Order: sequence, then C-alpha cells, then structure tokens
Amino acid sequence: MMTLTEENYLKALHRLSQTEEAITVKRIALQLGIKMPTVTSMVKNLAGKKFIRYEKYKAIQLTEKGRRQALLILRKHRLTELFLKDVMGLGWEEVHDIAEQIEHIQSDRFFNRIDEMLGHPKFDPHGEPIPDADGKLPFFKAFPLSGCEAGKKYKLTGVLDHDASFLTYLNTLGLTLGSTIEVMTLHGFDRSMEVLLNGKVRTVFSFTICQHLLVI
Amino acid sequence: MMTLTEENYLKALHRLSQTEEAITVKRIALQLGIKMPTVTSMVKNLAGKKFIRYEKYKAIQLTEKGRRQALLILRKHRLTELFLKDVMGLGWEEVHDIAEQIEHIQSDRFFNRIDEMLGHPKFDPHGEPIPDADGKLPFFKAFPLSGCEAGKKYKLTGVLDHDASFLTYLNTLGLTLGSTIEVMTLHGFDRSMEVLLNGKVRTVFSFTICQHLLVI
DNA sequence: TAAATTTGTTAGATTAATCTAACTTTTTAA
DNA sequence: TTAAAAAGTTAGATTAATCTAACAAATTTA
Repeated sequence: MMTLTEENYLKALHRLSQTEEAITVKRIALQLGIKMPTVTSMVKNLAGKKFIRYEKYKAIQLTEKGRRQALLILRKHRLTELFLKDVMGLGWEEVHDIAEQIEHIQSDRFFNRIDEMLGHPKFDPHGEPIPDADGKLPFFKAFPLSGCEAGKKYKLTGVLDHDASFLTYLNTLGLTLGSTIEVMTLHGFDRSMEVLLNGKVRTVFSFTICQHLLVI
Repeated sequence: MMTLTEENYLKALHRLSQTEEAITVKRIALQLGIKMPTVTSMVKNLAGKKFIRYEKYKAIQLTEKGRRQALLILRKHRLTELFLKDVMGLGWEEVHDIAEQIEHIQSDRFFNRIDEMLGHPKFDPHGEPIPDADGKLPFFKAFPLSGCEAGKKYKLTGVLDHDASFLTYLNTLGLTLGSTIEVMTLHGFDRSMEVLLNGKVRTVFSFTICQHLLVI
C-alpha cells in the first residue's frame, strides 16, 4: 500500500516526465513546493520500491511499474473531475482541488461506478485524456495555440493550466471545450495574438495564455 | 486544521459519549484498535486544543466545541453514505468503508452539493440521523428490537452495526429500512426471539442481532 | 581551465502518530 | 482493609515526512 505522499510524488514525477527536460531533484522540489533534501530521501525510498531508477547525481526515471501506478492515480483524478462537473454540477474551475483529495480514496468499486455512470469517458473537463483501467492512455493529437497560424480557425480541446483563476477568466470569455478560436493577427514582438472567440468575442491572448490552450 | 487522526478520535469520542458508560482511555483504545499510551498522548493533545476536558485518571468529556466538530464529521459521513447508495447505486453494506475515507475531504462546496442533490435528507442508509450544517441532530425516537414485546409488529428504521457481513445477512432476509418485523415468540433463556419479516420470512434473531436493529 | 554558481547529498533535528516496557494510581475482591 | 487486578501514565524508541546547516559534485562562465 502506498502512502498519500508517495502517490503525490509519483504524480509529480509523471507530470515532469512529459516534458523534454530530465527529471531532477530540483524540479521535483519546485513542483511539490518542498526542499531538495526531502526529495533526495523520498527518491531513495521510491527507488527501493522499484517505482523509479535512481543513481546519485543522475537524472531520475520512472520505471514501468512507477509509470503504471502514476497513470492509475491520474485516472482516478480525471474521472473524479468529470464526475464532479457532469454529475454534481460543479464548475471546471473548482473540480481540481477536490479531485486532488478524492484521487487517494482506496476503492475500486467507487471509481468503477464513476466510470460506468460517465459511460467510460476518454477526456476530463480540461480536455486531458483519461487512462484506462490498465493505465493505458488514449491517443491524443491536440497542440498548443501558441503554435498556430494567423487567419485559421481552431477548436479548443484542452487546457494545460488547471488553476481556478485561469479557468474563471476563460469562463468570463465564454470559452469552454469545443469553443472555436479564430486567430486574427499574430504579434511577433511579444508573441501575443488577436483572436475571435465563438465568432463573437474579440480579445488579445498573451503568449503564456496561448501556451496553455490546446486546440485542433 | 485538524489531522485525519484527530478527526477519527473525535468521531470515536462522540460514539462513546452516546452510551451510559464514562469515556475512558481503555474504551477509546478498544474502539480505535490502538494501545492505551497512544490514547493518553492524543487525549492530552485534544485537551490542549479544547476539544475535550481531561484530568489524569478521570473520565474524559467532549467540550461543546469537540461535540460540534464530531457532529460535522458525522454529517459528512452520513451524507456520503446516502449519496453512495442513492445517487451512485452502491449497496448499504458497502458504503461505510468508502464514506470513512470521503468524510475527511475538505470542501464545503462538495458536501453542500451532495446535501442539495439528496434534498437535505434527515437519515442515512442505516437509519442514522444526519446532523445539519450547524451540527444539530434531528429528534429521533427509535429503540432496539431487543426491548420489544411478543405479539407486536414493528418497522425497521435503523441498524447499529454497519459491518458489511451483518448488512449482507440482512439482505439475504430481504430486510431493508421500512421492513416490518413481527415478534412471534420471546425466549427468556437466551433472549432470542422468533420473528416474521415482511409478513413472509420466518426466522430466529439472537439477542445480539436484536440489539443492533432499531425499530418504531 | 580554474573560479564561481548551481545542484545534490549527508547529517542531524522536528513533528505526528504509533509502539513496548516499566511504573503508578484506582478499583475490585478476598 | 489490604492484596491483587485493572486501568492509566511516563519514558523512551520507531517510522514517515519534513526541515536547516554544512558539505560535495557538477555545471557554467569568466
């Protein structure tokens, strides 16, 4: 049985493994808001349990066992978010913090029932793919709005920032998953862009915002 | 902010306060399945936080603050049980262990939404009264079947044992809340009784079983 | 390439929750 | 009413997760 803290480390490790950069003690510490020595000792613990590969001063890697475990927690998190939104009627900006707690509940019955009630969904309320019961991820082809061309029309399929403040901002613009985003003008100097949302609302997105919006 | 362990102590304390017997270190230790010295130290901690009154070698008492806190946890537990049964379709024998975990979730939004979806219910799936958001309990007049008379007919309104094995046994008899129980014969020697359930099933209840069935 | 900076590790302390062993107080019963 | 039993406390150890201070290795940069 894993502790709650171990589960949170695995989740963080998985998130960090999704970028190009190597997984370092520093990055884990930043991600979790704790100090490096704490990470060093936990990393030794997780290595002892074969969730990660670790050698002093080297980059850290999830093992297959660790990756699988992380994806099963992610599955519980994302199923919970969708349940909170679609069954319980909460907003997409408030589901993350609650799911963060419920994902640690130990009960297959509970999560399988959620999965059934939602009809075995493939994506959560932020457009993130939900791993299946075996820890396998569905194929996923969206890319960030920051890599888009002027004059084209896209569909919002996901967001990479799950903070309530960001999502509440999107709410005020009437932006939800499935909304259209037409890129009007690209500004090279700060990489911001002028956009038309749902054919109605006209505004400017900073580069940071564009990086956090996934479209197809 | 209370720790999970402190919350579990308060719940245990509240349960123990509902019988005649004084709350002792021994009873708390038995209730929680831990050793007495552990209880002594936690009891000092809870007294420091004004949840209980404690003097060495004396009986322990919940303060008003402690009682209120315990009832708020109980509220979350019982709302969750009803939600798991009525919204998620789980059986009354499997909801307790899951609710035991969910009751520690910190989110007013979550539990208020559950309360709303259930229409502000007054009783959980085991017939236990649900404290309101202020920690007040609804009036409750049921009594155990063990105190009943032969030849009379009663309605099952609650159970005092929430173990899956006990509830599964009731399931096999077709007993649910609202079922009728007619007491046919009382046996003085072992205080067991012959009963007729829902006018159909005839069986014998041991004294222990009768103590765990609440009726009106 | 050597010095400075950044990153990582070790050692040792702290807190919460638990334990066992030893001792003390209270209660029961001979 | 005192001796035995039960209940309770204290002292000290353990584990998980965290910290700070000090040191060591790796990387960057002048």
